[in-house]
Parts: sequence; C-alpha cells; structure tokens
Amino acid sequence: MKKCDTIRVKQLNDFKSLSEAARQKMLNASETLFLPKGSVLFKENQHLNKLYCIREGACKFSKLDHSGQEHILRFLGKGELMGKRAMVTNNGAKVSATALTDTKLCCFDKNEVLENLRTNADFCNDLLSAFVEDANTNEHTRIIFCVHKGIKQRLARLLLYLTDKFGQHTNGKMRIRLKREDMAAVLGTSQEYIINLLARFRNAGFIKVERSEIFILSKEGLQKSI
Amino acid sequence: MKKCDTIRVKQLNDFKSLSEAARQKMLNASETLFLPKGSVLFKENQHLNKLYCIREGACKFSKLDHSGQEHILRFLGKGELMGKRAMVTNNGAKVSATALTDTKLCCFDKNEVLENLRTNADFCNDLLSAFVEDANTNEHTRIIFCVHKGIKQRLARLLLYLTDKFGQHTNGKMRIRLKREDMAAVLGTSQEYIINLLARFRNAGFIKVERSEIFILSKEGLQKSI
DNA sequence: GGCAAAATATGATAAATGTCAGTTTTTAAG
DNA sequence: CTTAAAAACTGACATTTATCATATTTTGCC
Repeated sequence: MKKCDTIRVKQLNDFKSLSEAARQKMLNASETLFLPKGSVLFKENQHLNKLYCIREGACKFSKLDHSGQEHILRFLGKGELMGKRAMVTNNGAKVSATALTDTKLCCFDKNEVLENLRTNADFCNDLLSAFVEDANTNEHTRIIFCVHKGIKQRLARLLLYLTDKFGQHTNGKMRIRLKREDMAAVLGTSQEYIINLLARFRNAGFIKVERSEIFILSKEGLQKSI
Repeated sequence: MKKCDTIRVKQLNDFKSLSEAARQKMLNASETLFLPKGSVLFKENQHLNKLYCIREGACKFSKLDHSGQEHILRFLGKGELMGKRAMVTNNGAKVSATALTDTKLCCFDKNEVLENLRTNADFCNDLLSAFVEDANTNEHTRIIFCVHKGIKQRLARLLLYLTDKFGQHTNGKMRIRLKREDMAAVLGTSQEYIINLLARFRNAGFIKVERSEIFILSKEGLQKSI
C-alpha cells in the first residue's frame, strides 16, 4: 500500500513530460503491489481502475480462445506498463495478465493519468508513442513467432528472445525459466512437441536442461537453427 | 490532386472532435489519390508526410522477413487509415502498403494533423482510441490466423473473414478475390497447400472456384471446418 | 524426509504440411 | 485474336507436427 517513490516507466519516458508538481501528485497517489509467481493481476474483460508498471519481475499477457486454450501474446518486464488500453477506452481488459515470477508493481490511479492526458499534449504524445512501440513490437513478434517458420525455428527464436529479455548471467551462461506448457502457448503447439524439440536442441549441444532450468550453451547453434 | 470534400474516417470519428474551422482547413489541404491495383503506396522504412484514408477499394499491410518472404499483417478497407504510426513517431513506415484492388485515397497533410493533436485533447483521444482498436483487432487476428489452429482451419477463417470484410453480394452468394500466394502470405504456408485445401473445400461443396474468383456456397460448412 | 500433484520425458503412430517437378488455365499486353 | 507471362493446379513424396499412452522426475507441502 506504500506509495512508489521512484519509478522507472520505460514507455512514458519516466513521466518526464509532466510538470514536477503533476509528477509528484501522481507518485503520491501511487501504490506498490506484490504479485506472487503464478497469480493473476487481471483477467480478460475485467474493468481496471489502475495503470500498472512493473518494478521487478516478469508477467505475461494471454488470451483464451473459444475452445479454452491459452495463447500467450507477450512477455513484460521491468519498466513496462500494463492496462494502457483499458485506461484509454474505459472498456474491460482484452487480455489476462499473470505473474511469471514474483513481481512488484507500481499502481497509478487511472483518473490521475487521464487528467494529465487531457491537460498535457506532450504527455499525450508519449502515450501515443507507447502505443506505436507496442504495435511495432507485436508485429515483429508475430512474424518471428507465428508465421513462415516451423515450430522448431520458432522455439529457437523464443529461447534466444527470452534469454535476451529475462536471462540472468550465471557463470557465463544465460538462464531462462518458463514452463514447457507456456512455450507451447506462445508458439501454438503442444507441450509434448516442445519437449521433443528441446531434447533435440539438448542433443545438439545447444542447451542444457537441469531441473526446470534451461541454460543456453550455444546461441550460435540456435541462430543457425532458424 | 483535387481536395477531398467529404470523407468518412472511421477511426478518427470523422474528425468530429475538431472545430468546424479546423476540419475545413484539413479538408482544404487534402488531396485525392488514385492507386491502381497492385501498386505500392509506401514501403517499409519509407518516410511519410501524409496520413492516408481509403475512400474506395482495399489495401494490404505487409512486411518482408529477413529471408525476403512476404507476410501479410492486415487488410484495410473503406474508411480505414494508413500511416498513423509514422505520423506519431516521425520514423519511417514499419510496413508496406499495397493496393489489392483499384483504390481511391484521401491524403491529409501530416503536419496539419499533428498540429490538431497538439491543440485538441479530444482529437488526441480519438487517435489513442484508434491505436487501441488496432491493437485489439491485431491480437484477435493473431489468435485466429496464427496459432493453435492448423492451416486448414485458418484458411476457413480467412475465407469467412474476407467475405465478411470485402465480399459483394452476387445472386445470394458472397464473392472474394485474393491470390493464392497472398492467402499463403497471411497464413504462413505455401501457395500449393492453399490450393490443395481450396480443392478440398471445393470437393466438400463449401466453395465454388470460377477463374480466380471464389464463391462461398456454405458458410456453415466452413464454420464447421474450424 | 516422504508424499501427492504437477511437470517433464519418451517413443510409437497418425495426420498435417512442405516441397518439387511438371501441366493447365487465366490474365494482361500488343 | 494472339501470345507470353503469371497464376492456378496436380500428384508424389519427404518432413514436420500432433496425439496418445505411459514412465520418470521435480516441486510444493506436511
């Protein structure tokens, strides 16, 4: 419930386009929230009255199709916002947001942000830019993960992507952690096939699997699989 | 080169949030443009100084991946805008825009629109809403066309989608027209497999193929294929 | 540490999709 | 109307991916 004193908001340029007074007012009205691994921040169609920013940890955006299967649309990390769209349209969320790891959030009051949008054209432009950035990223992601490549190629990309975005250095190797089921939900395949492919990458010496952790041994090998 | 007197701009609420003076000024500075079938309006990375709106016809947004293969991201019809993102960021376009049929466009001066964004919070909000709408549509499309369903199911969806968006009534049946290669570029498969699947739909009595025109005979049949 | 549940793994088989080589039809230009 | 180029089509065959049944390992909890 404590307010967020400092906060890195990548997409809104750290609120730099707000006046110092407006910025302080927003931070004073903010709250921190702890989201344990696996918990759901919001679900599809849920009405939101906050704008969330990740301080620490990682989340996923996902949707269920009409047959109930999950499709992961996007991964979010430190400094990224959640709830932008619902804020603008005042409709319910179009995706569900779930914590992939223990996550700390900063929650801003929606109306506070909207008020700043109404009165500050520069701030409004920052938000427009954020939407453009999202759109570009999503399109790029779609090409990488969804089309014109087989599942094997997509998985190699996913491993490289996750390493890049969430990996931690551990004695020279990079580490990622994501359930096979989640990988399948990103790429649009079955868990079993993901496991099959991981085994092939392992046999090829590209990765090492230890418990549920995956170590990337050869970025080059994965690159060449694409 | 003639200005656009009236124009339906679906996404920006027909410019209704502008003052009548600002609206007239924008229309006076506008130009009409004819884009024959197959011609390219702009390419990836190209710098734009116009915002385009489709008056008549249909276009596609596409990207090339690093191996040079085309990926179609979106179809656009009457009243839809092209060039929104490049306008906001002042970067080059991230997609190519190509006419699928003979198309008439209305071209607005980018700076004129930007000026209105700076001075009119309601108009800015309309543009924010447009980006939200795009994002929602794209996500939905991605689930429909890119994942968790086989190519056959995706093709059935694509036919229904195209019929819905661009179909014309012809003695009770709906008509669509799109190259097999383009269908493949939407769904992420090969032209040959599209042809194979179309033949199966034809044999099942769901569609009729006459020259390069496809008639939907049974929406229900296609629905059930999904 | 021990237990139950969840997650991971394996292999066999079936189905879907990709690829190639070659033919026919359609389109567009003269 | 003729003709060349583009698009559509076909079938055979290779490869990828899905599915199922079952076994093993890991995780979380007491």
